[in-house]
Amino acid sequence: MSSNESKFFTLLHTQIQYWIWQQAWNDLRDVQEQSIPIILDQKTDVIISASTASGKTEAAFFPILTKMLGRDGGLGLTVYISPLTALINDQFSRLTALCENLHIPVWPWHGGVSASVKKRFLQNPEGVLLITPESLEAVFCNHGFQVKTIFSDLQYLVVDELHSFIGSERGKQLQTLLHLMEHSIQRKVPRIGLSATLGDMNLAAQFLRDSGSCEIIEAKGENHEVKILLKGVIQKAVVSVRDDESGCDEEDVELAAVRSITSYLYKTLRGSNNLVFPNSRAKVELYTYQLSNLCTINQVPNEFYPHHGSLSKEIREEAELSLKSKEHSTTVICTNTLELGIDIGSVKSIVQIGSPPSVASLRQRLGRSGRRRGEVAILRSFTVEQELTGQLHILTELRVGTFELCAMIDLLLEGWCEPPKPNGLHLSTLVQQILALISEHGGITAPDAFHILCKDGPFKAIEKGDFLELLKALVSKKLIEQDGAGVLLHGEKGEKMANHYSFYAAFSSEEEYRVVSGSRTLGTIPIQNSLQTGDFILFAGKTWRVNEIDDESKTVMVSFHKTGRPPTFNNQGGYIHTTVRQRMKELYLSSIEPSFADGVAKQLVKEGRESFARFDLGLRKIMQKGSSVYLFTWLGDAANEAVAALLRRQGLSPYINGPVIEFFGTGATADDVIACLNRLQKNPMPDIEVLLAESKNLLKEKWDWALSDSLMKKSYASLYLDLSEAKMWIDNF
DNA sequence: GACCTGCTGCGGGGTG
Repeated sequence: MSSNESKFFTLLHTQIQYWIWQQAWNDLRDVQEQSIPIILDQKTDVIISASTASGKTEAAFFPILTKMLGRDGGLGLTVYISPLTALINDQFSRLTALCENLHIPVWPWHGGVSASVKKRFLQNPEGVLLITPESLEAVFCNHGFQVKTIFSDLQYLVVDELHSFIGSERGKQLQTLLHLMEHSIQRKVPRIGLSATLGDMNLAAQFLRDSGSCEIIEAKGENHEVKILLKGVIQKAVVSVRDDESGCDEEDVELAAVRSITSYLYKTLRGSNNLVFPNSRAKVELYTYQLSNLCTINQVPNEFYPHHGSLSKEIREEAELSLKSKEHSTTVICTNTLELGIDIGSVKSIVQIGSPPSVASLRQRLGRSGRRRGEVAILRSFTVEQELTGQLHILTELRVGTFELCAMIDLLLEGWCEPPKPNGLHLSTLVQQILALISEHGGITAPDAFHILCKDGPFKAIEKGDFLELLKALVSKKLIEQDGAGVLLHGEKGEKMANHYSFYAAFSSEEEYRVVSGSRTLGTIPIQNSLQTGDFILFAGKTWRVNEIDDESKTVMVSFHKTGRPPTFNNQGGYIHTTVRQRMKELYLSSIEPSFADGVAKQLVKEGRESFARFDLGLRKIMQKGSSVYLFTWLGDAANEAVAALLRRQGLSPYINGPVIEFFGTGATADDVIACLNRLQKNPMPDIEVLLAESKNLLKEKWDWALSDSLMKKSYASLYLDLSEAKMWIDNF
C-alpha cells in the first residue's frame, strides 16, 4: 500500500493501516477512500452503493472501527443489520479476521447462534453486533427493560443490502427498529446503508431516514460490456388425438419446448459456470432434471444443480460449493435465491427463460456474470411462443411475451430499472409494532404508542383518527385490551401470538411439510399441496415416489423412482411497471429488428407487429373480437387494476390478463365500455373503500386480517393500485 | 406463467 496515493489512508487507526498492508492490497477502492472522512465525522447518514463483493463492508468498517478505537470511555457499540443469516456468517468471519488484533469483539446474533453467545453479549454489549431484523425484534420483545442499557453507547447503525428492504413489510419493520434504538437513548445515531447499484439513490436515502442529510457514495466505472442473445422457440399447437402420428397431449407439447431449450443449453453451457433463471421453482426442477438426464445419457459427469427456496440448506450449499470449486464447471438452475448477496464468485453467462419479473431483477441477475476484469457479461434469453394455427388468443397473436422480454432488455441496456415503492402504508407491520411495544414496556398508553410509531416514527402517514380506528379493530380481534388506567395490554389472542417465536418476522409464511428421503431432508413443500401417497414427484433435481405423509410431524417420506413431475408451489406474481408497457408499445410501432434476436425471435417480432397493425392498435385503444372486448391501456399492473376497479363500479366485469383488460361472456360491447369510460371522465373519484367494495383477495400481508375493512383497503391501495395514473389515462381516452 | 427472507426460551437427553 503506497499511502501517498491515498488522501485518507493515514486517517485510519494504525492497526488497521497495518492490517491493510498485511493483506498486500495495492490501493483502497474508490468507495473505501471516499467513505473514510465522512464516516469518521459521524455527522450525516451515508449510503455506499457498489456491486456485490466490491469492498462495501470494508468501506464502512475501516472508519467505524477507527472511531471506536479512538473513543474515550470504551469502544461503544455498532449494530450491523443483514437480511440474510448466511451473510451474517460470512461477515462474522471477515470482520473477526480484522477485529481480533484490534481487540474489538464481534457478536453474531441470529436463530442459529447459541443462547450462551447472546447471553455474553447482553452482559457486556460492546463491539460489533451482527443481527437480523427478526432477532433485533426479539431483543426488544424479550429484553425490553434492558434496551436502554444495551444501546446506551451506540455509535453507528449499518444496514447491509439496503435495497432488499425498500418497499416491503420487512422494510417498514427495519425503519421502526432503527427508530426505536435511537428513541431508547434519546439521540440520533449515524445510519450507514450498503446497497447494490440499483434504482434511485434519493429514494434509498429517504428510506434510510425520512429527513436529514445523507451522503451518497457511488462506485464509478462499473459498467461492463454486455453481450445479449434472444432465441425464439415455437411451441407446436396442441393436437387432441393422442395416437395420431405427430400428435401428443398438451403436457408433451410443453415438454418439447423445454427439450429444445435444454439440448441447446447442454451443448452451450457445459465446461463453464453459469446461472439459469426459468422463473419458477417447478421449472427449476424440470430443467435441472432434463439437463442432468442428458449428462447421464451421454455418460459424462453431471454439471447441473438446482437451487430454490424450498430446497434444504444442504442441497443449496452443494450447488453453491460446486460453483465456487475450481475443480469442475457448474451450471445452477435457480430462482432469485441466487440474486441475493451469497458469495458464489463470477459466472460466465446468465440464461433467462421467459421474461424476468422485473428489469431490476434482470439487472441484478446479469450482475453475476463477467465480473472479473476484462470479462464480458453474457445474457442468453429465450422466448417461447405458440405456433400460429387455429383459434388463438389475441395476446398469442401479438407475441406479448416476446415483446415484454425485448422491452425489458431494451430498458436494461439504457440503465433504467423500476424504482421501489416507498409509500406503502404497511399497516400490517403497524399492528405487529403495537403488539411489540406492549411486550417491550409491559403495556403502553395509546398516546405514547401513537407518538413513538406515527408522529415521530415511520408511520407518519397515519393520523390520529386512523390510529384509533386501528386500536378499536385490534380490541375487537382480542389482540389488545385496555386496563382501568387506560394502558394498552395484550388481549387473549395477542398474548399467545406475541409470545410465540413466529411473531418476530413481519412477513407471513405458509406452513410446510418436510420432504425426507431416508435420513436426508431434501427440502419443504407448502401444506396445501394436494400431494398423496403413491404420487410421483420431481424434487431436488431427482424423481421420487411418495411413500408416506405424516400429518403429525408434517413429513413427506419419499424414495427414488424413475419418473415424477414437479409439485405445485405457491403462486405469487410480480408487477409489471408502466414504463415496460410503454416500451412494448413503442416496439410494436417500430420497424427496427432487435439486433440481439436470432432468426426465430426476429420472426416472432415480425408476427407480433403484423397482428398489432392488423388490429390497428397504434390508434385504437379498444377492440371487439367475437363476443370479447379488449381494452389496451399500455399501463402497468397497478394502474390497470385501478382502471378495472373503476369499470367494475360501473357494472362491468373486467378481467385483467397481462397487458390487456378483457370483457368476455358478459354481453358487454365495445360501445358499452366506451360509454362507461366517458361517464368516468365526468364523475369524481370514489373513495378507496367504495372503489374496492366488490374486490376480493385483498389480504396480502401478515396482519391484514386484523385491520378494519377500511384500513385494510387503504393499505392495499397504497401498494397495488395506481389511481392517479388510471385517472389520467381515462381523462385522455 | 409466478420469488425470497426469518424465529425464543426452556426442558430433556446425550456426551465429554
